[in-house]
Formats: sequence, C-alpha cells, structure tokens
Amino acid sequence: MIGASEPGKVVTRFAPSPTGFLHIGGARTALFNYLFARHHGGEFHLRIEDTDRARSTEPAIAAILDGLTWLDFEWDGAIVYQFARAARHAEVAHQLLAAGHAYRCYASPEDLEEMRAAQRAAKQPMRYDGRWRDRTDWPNDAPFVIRLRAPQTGSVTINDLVQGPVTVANAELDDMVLLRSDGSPTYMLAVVVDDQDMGVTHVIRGDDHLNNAFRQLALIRAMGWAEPHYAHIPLIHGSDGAKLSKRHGALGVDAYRDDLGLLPEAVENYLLRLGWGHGDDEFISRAQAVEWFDLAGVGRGPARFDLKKLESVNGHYLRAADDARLTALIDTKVGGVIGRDLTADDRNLLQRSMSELKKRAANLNDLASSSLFLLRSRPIPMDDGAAKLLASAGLGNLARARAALAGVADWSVPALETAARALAEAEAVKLGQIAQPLRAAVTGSSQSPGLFDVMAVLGRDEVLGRIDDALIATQEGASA
RNA sequence: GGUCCCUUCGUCUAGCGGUCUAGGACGUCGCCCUUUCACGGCGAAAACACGGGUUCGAUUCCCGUAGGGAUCACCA
Repeated sequence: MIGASEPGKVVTRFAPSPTGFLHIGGARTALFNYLFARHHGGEFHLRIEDTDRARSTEPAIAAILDGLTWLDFEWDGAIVYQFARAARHAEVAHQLLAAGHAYRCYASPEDLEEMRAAQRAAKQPMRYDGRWRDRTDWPNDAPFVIRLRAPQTGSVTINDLVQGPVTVANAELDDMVLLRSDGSPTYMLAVVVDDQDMGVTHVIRGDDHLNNAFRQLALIRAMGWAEPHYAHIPLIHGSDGAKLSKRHGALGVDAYRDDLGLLPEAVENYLLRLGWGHGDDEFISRAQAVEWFDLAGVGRGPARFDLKKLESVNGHYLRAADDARLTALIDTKVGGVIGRDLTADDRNLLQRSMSELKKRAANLNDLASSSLFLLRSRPIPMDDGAAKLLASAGLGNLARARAALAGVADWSVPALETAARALAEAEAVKLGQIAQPLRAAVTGSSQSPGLFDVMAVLGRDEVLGRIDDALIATQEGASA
C-alpha cells in the first residue's frame, strides 16, 4: 500500500499521461475527483502515467503540475510515477500466471495482424481469438506476452455512478495483454495495480475508459481484490459537437491563463457547470462546490465547450476580484506595452482606477489594454474615434473646456462634473458635446471609464497638459 | 461494422408522472440608466428529436427509428 488511507475513507485520483499540456478536459476530470474527495472528507491523489517512455516528457509533467497548482487542486501525499512501479506490475502479472489466471501467448504482431485482417474480411469483430489460451507447447526462446485468462461466458454489470448500470457480455471481451514481450506492463495492468496499491475507492475518469473498466474488473477479480466504484464522465466537445480539438479551445490551461487572461476561479466555475448543475445557481464558490458536488448530478451526454460563456463567467469573477490582485496580474502585461517597468506611482494609479476599469473588461488582456492610457507619456496616442471627435469638435469648445477646468479649485469628481455641466449650460449644448472631446483629449479614445473619475485620478497637471497636447495637434491638423 | 452510452431553447442546464402557458444562464434583439463604453435593470424571440406504447394523465416510465458520442493495440 503506497497511498495512506483509513478504512472507509474515500480516495480518488487524477492520472494524466504526461504526453502534452493539461488540457481543459483533464482539468475537469481533476476538478471532479478533487471535489468528490473533499466532499467526502477523503483523499485526492495524483499519479503520472508515464509508462509510454517515447511520448512522456518532463515539460509535460511540469505543465500538468503547474496547471493543477494554478487551479488550486491540491493533491494529497506524494505524486506516484507509474513507470517507477514497473517491477510491481510485472510481479502481479507473474502471480496471475502462476495462479493460472493468465497465460503465455506466443503470437507475433504479424500473426495478430493477419488474424485481424481475416476477421475484418469476414466482417467479424476484431478480437484476440485465444489461440494460446490452452496451449503449453511453448517454443524455447521465442518472445511471449502474458495475457489475462478472462471469463468467456456470462456478463459483467458495472453500477457506474454517472452512467448507471452498464452490462457487457464477457464474450465481447478478449484476453488482454498484461505484460509485453519486453517485460513491460501494459496500461491495463498498471492502472489496476496502482489503483489497488494506492487504495483508490472511486475511479472518476473520462468515459473513453468505460469499456476498459470491464476488462480491468476481470483482472481485479482474478486477483481477488476489492472492486472500486466507477464514475465515467462524458468528454467535452467543441462548439460544433465534434471532439474537442485545438480549433475549439482545446488548449493547455496555461493558455487560458496566459493567452486568454482568465482567472482560475472562473475556469473552475465554468468547468463545474459544464455537465453539472445545482438548481439555477450559476456562480458557485469552491466551498459551495465542495458542499454540493455529487456524481449523480453529472450529465451523461457530452457537453459543448462555449468560450463566450467562459468569458462571461470570467467577467463576473473579474468584477468581484480584489483591485490589488488585478493590478498585480496585469503588471507585466502593461509594462511590456509601455516599454518600461511600472513604478510604485504607476501601480497606485492603476489600483485606484481598477474598480472602474474592471467593469469594462472580460479578461486580463482587455483589462491591461484598457488601462494603458493612464500610464502613457504625453503626448498620448489618439485612436481613430478620438481623432474624429477632436476634429469635429473644433478648437473653440475644447479651449473653453480647458479654461473652465483650469478654474476648478478643488480637483474632485463632483467639482469637475459641476464645472463641465455649467459650461454646457452656458454654451446651451448637451454635456456630451463638452465631455466627448475632453474624453478624447484625456484618454486618447472615444470610450473610457467615467470621464470625471479619470480626470480625478490623473490629476490636474496631467489632464490640462493632455488637453493642451490635443489643442496643439488639432491646430496643426487644421492648418495642414 | 460489433459493443456500450447519450438526446429539454443556438450553447450550458433546471425538471426526477399532474406544480410546465417548460425555469435560469451565456449568446442574440429591444428598452431603460447615461458624458462614451461597460456595468446594472427591464423585456422579447428561442427547446422537451420522431413514432409507438404504459397510464386517468407524460418533458418525466418502456420499446422502436433517427441523430450524436465512446470504444474495439504488445497506446495510454
């Protein structure tokens, strides 16, 4: 036993193959395992299935751990590396062989390919035909594999916690390979032995493994081990209903963080609601998720991935997030664009604007780009909308607005607004006639947070300076 | 193709025989708020795949059909 556990305690595990990044489907499987374990006060373990030496990589392992850590799915105990346990797997295979529950098969890959070709031609199901099942006339030095002597009659029913009772006839299953001719264990053997040794009580995984469960059960029964509970959750599909691929956002979770600028709690909440629901609740905290999560509520059909909804959920969490945290999260993004490290003053400026900025952003990238105008040095760049506003407003209005603002003694939001409104009234124009050109001059854009809020945070000198910049630029543009 | 599984608005879902004139959310559209954009508020269009049963009564139970998915390696 390598996974410490008390009798009756729930033990789950997440067991990814380190052949690539932690993708969104894997993250959801991890989430469900994590939540189920925590809900029952049990343990959540992590096992890296690195038996495929050709495809397993160190960077992939690092990416998986990084993703789980970012999502805050804290695992219990030490990480189990499957490859390191190969000797134990082989030991079980030989135990089975000695007990007569497994046998040597000397069929070569070519023999088997020939067999399958014949089955294909005859439109028969392609299954190992058991040709070595009862033979003992073993060639001396020929390589062989060890196959499980699986039951051939009757049927097996799994009471899957998600799928319900599922029955498969044993005749549908063939004798799977346990130990390869080079002595290495197959996945089927390794999974069963590791789950057993780790004390896993609930196997929660993608439903691409549902068929495997029946064969694994045969192995478990041959060993006389305790049978775990199974829960096979449907895979996530792309927006077109096809299997999730890179086209639909089957990215590593690091891409959700770095490229899409999403918050981990948003990704978690979205993943939780994908295939599972709790009444009409849309926003569910970690604590609530732990309290409410159950496997029976997981849908049996594949759910489609919807980036729009994920972004919407992210917007919700962004608006709820702490201003200092958000400021820290966009720090390097912003610094990269303006071409310098942020100063303490910069950060202070960002943080004081954050409550307004975050209402307008769906992700951290939007948040960072919408905050740039605060930190840019004069003269700040004008976008097309701003240039158009300034050109049509004319010099007079902007100059009069500047004069009105310059006369404001107390540089506060209400005082600035009062001054602008007074000017609009005196000129007999709508406030927008005054505010829009000002917005363009001060923010370089036709869209921004509340103008008076912006002016208040930027300060008198900076605001008047920016207006002067715009006046000069407009004058030059008009005379050119 | 064999086996297994699934099927409520475009999408995620609520519903677990009568509460359904089928609820919520995203998206879409309209209105309000308003100095812009957002946020927020209000409202609209939008679904029980189809056909048989069972039942006094089916979105809910059963069986077909269609559609979708998973899987059939000395890969995991």
